[in-house]
Amino acid sequence: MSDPEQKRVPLEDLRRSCASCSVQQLCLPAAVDADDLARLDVLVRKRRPLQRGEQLYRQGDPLTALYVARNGAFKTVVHAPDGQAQILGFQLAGELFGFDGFGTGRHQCTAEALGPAQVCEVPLDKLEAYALEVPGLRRQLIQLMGRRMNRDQAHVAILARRQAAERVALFLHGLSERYIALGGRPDRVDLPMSREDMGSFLGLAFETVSRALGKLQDEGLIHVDGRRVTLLDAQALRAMVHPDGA
Amino acid sequence: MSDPEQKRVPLEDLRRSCASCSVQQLCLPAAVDADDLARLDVLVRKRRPLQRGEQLYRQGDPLTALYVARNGAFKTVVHAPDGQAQILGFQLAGELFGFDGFGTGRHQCTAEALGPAQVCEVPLDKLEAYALEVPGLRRQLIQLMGRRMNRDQAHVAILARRQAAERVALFLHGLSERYIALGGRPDRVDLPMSREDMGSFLGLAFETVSRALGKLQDEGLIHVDGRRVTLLDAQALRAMVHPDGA
DNA sequence: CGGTCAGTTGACGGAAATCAAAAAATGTGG
DNA sequence: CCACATTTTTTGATTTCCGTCAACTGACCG
Repeated sequence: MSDPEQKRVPLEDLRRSCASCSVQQLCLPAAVDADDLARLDVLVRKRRPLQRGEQLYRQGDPLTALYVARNGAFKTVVHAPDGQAQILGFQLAGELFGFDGFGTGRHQCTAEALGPAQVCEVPLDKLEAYALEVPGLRRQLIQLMGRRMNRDQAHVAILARRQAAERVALFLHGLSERYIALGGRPDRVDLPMSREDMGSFLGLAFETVSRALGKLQDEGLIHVDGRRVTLLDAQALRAMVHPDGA
Repeated sequence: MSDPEQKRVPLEDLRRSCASCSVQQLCLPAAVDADDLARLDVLVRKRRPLQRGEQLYRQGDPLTALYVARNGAFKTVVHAPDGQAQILGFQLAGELFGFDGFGTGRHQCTAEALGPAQVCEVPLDKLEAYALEVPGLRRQLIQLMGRRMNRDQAHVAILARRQAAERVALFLHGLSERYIALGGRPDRVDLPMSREDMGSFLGLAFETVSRALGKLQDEGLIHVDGRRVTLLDAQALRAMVHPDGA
């Protein structure tokens, strides 16, 4: 896992880590040719590891970079003035995030590590400079934001459901698809967040989340073992998500 | 700013209409200097009027343009395979929309006129060509998408509320702010959509929307007259939205 | 071995969905 | 302009589901 001969040249490490990063196709260089890709590493800065509960950026912070979850997962939270928090999203290992704040220049939410984590950081000023050389980069950024918007829309579609079990099923289904896209097993969903976090995301009390998971298990759709969920009947789960079978 | 000698060149009409369009600051040219602004009109194409219920684009259609509601309002809807529809947003007169579909190249939802309406259309291919001349345009587009994402996040924050009256209050508050931004009266909120549409957007049964409006009226916060709502106590409404008074 | 935290399960009350019907608004054709 | 049909909105009665309160279990950690 290391280049023993190199005398601690950070650039080398970065390049290697970026090449092995599962995000590479999701990440910026998707529309950039291989030659450009080779130069992209210089943009990325490895960041110190984060502990569970540590915040990567806070609501109100100026937007200075985008982030890729390298290991571990994150949640993005909006804190209302009265102290109550609303979770807007979860970022899995391999996903790019930090787009909130492009509207105002300041982050609209706080990003917090759900467990031990590492992030790669893409400073925006370097990205900006790089965009002058690589015309396709901004277009690629727009596409990535478009995907992120679609995910937010899916979140809305979940929250508008009235049955708790439906919301949970939709949530698991969405997580499963993301894990698959990141190279995971199609039937395995590991939940990096607590029941309480799920509840906040889904607009449910955490007890209701627990009960809904139990109900889905009783129906034979999933198997629940703490934060390890197995999809037993992805077909039926999908049917629950898309009742018409499309 | 104009070429008066040109004989009925549609360009003239377009320029005039674009100059009077209330979107101009929201719209693309915000980060573009005045000189560039003058050339922007050529991008915009006036579209035929739409009738109530008529669809501007449909889920699955290739993304070919962005739109500005000129008169009237629109709703964007996701149709689930089982036929049940979820409203993702409302577009008021003067607002730019159509960003869904930047992720996949196809619209993720259907845009439908809530009443008689007119739209200006910004073809993407022209926008693309224009972006080569005006470097700031893509950045501006990113910023606009960022704002749109923030609005979606506000939608999530609404849906996560558990009291129906709170959701409705937040909805009215948000609409009011948008009307103010577009130059409307601060205390007047005209609802271009039915109770059923509101219900879909808010994740509530339409009867519940009706009752919640009645409750807010009984509490003296608003006055309801069909689709014409007057904010009687914007202070209290704001307090309901931001319980801590921030 | 206590102590905290995360998760499950049970009981209960309340808020919203649902079912139902009336009233108001809107549109249509004569 | 009116009469009629249709849609929209309101209001009422009932039921269902979820939030809340509470007790309990198990895991992790000092």
